Amino acid sequence: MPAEHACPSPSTAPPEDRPLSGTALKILDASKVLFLDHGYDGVNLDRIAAHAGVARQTVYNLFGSKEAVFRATMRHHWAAFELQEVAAGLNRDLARAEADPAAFLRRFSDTILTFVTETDQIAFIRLVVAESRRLPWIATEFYDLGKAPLVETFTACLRHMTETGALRCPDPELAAHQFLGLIQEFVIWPRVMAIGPDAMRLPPTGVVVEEAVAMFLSRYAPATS
Amino acid sequence: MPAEHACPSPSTAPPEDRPLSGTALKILDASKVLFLDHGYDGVNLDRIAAHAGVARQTVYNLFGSKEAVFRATMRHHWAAFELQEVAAGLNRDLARAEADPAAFLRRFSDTILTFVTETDQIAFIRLVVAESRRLPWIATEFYDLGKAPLVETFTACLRHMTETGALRCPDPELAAHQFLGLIQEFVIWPRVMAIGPDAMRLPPTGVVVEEAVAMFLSRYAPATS
DNA sequence: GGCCGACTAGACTGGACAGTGCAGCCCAAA
DNA sequence: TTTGGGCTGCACTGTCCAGTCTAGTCGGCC
Repeated sequence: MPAEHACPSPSTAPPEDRPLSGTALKILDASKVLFLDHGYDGVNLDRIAAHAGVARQTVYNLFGSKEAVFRATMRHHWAAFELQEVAAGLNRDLARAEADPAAFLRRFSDTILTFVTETDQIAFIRLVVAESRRLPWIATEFYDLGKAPLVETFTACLRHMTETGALRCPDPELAAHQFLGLIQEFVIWPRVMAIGPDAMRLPPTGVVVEEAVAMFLSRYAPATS
Repeated sequence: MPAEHACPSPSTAPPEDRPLSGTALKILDASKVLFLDHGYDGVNLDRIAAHAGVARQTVYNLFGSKEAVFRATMRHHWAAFELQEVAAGLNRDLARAEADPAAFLRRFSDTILTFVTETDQIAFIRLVVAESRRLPWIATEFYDLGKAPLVETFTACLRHMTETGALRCPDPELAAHQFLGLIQEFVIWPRVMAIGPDAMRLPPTGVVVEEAVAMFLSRYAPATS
């Protein structure tokens, strides 16, 4: 780490947004797999280069340092999120949601559940937790690019449903986090902690979602029902 | 790691349960602080020895390897939990709880909240997440010695309150996890992820607990109230 | 005094790994 | 055909660190 304290690094600045050559993409794909599987310290640039089918020197030519590769890998991953699409999907559901909040909550659960599994979120969360002390920007970016938009969209939906009378949430943001907590306690954190589902016999996901919806609505469904 | 695959290491076996000399305790205290602050890879035995005011060779004499020091540190930490005391406290509350489930839930929340802050659980969870891939025993032990007893005691309380009619939980274990999820989403995970409370403006803990209690009871309070 | 066990101090080995330098190769464009 | 850029392969440096070895100190105990 030559320039550790040389550059202030504004923590959210996008210093490198070149188009990314094909070779660079090969490297990022390889490093994503390896970093997710083994963590930052568990991977060296020899392995990344070999896995990408590229000379190690090329990695240095394109990225300059191991940390830069790691950073680029994270950005590249997050850039592929297409959270707008998720948000659009949620908003599209909103019309029907006013008639049936339970169905909306179920659909939202499905959305985040597939998002989590399809984008390796478990491994990414593990990486964020493991490296956030050394590389503080990683936690900030993860939150800003990953979780915050999801929570905000969901909050907006809850607020809208409250305004139309389908729900009664005095504090939609708190309610959003509560609902997420009801799901994640069963689905995310045991996996992040690598506690086998065998150790803590968990109910199937369908039950978790149904129970979360039931609890949420028993608190926030409008009184007149 | 000389004997990596030599010994099957039954993953929960307690290989070393000597009384622990004063020097060993000094080393464990030092290594606990350092491992919590910097992670496994972020600490070398020179630092541990220096911090303990002891020669590096002494560390090897007493523990044999870095991983053994780490393991002993974890065990020593977990052995100090005195979870029985917590459980006893909960059970003592149970008599009053039948009259006032809300008060019981508040007291339970306080218990786990002080437990979490007083025993550095945040840093420990981070360590577990970071190292659980390399050292799988760490997750198992953390769960068996830390979380499982708490969940079981809480579950037993909920079941008992259901039997006496103070509550109506068809599945007390699921309900216990739900309540924990409602609290931890706000109090534990943001800190584990090192997302500053500034980034995701969180409600104060008191509000979190009150809202969790309210939601829990609106779902599980007996119908006749 | 002599023995012993706990601890110390420091040198040393061996391996892993980030990062650099450089000569050369391939290929496309001029 | 020449030139230049992207890539390769390899050798090399410097550093960090786990783990070992050894000679020596200190205090208690017989």
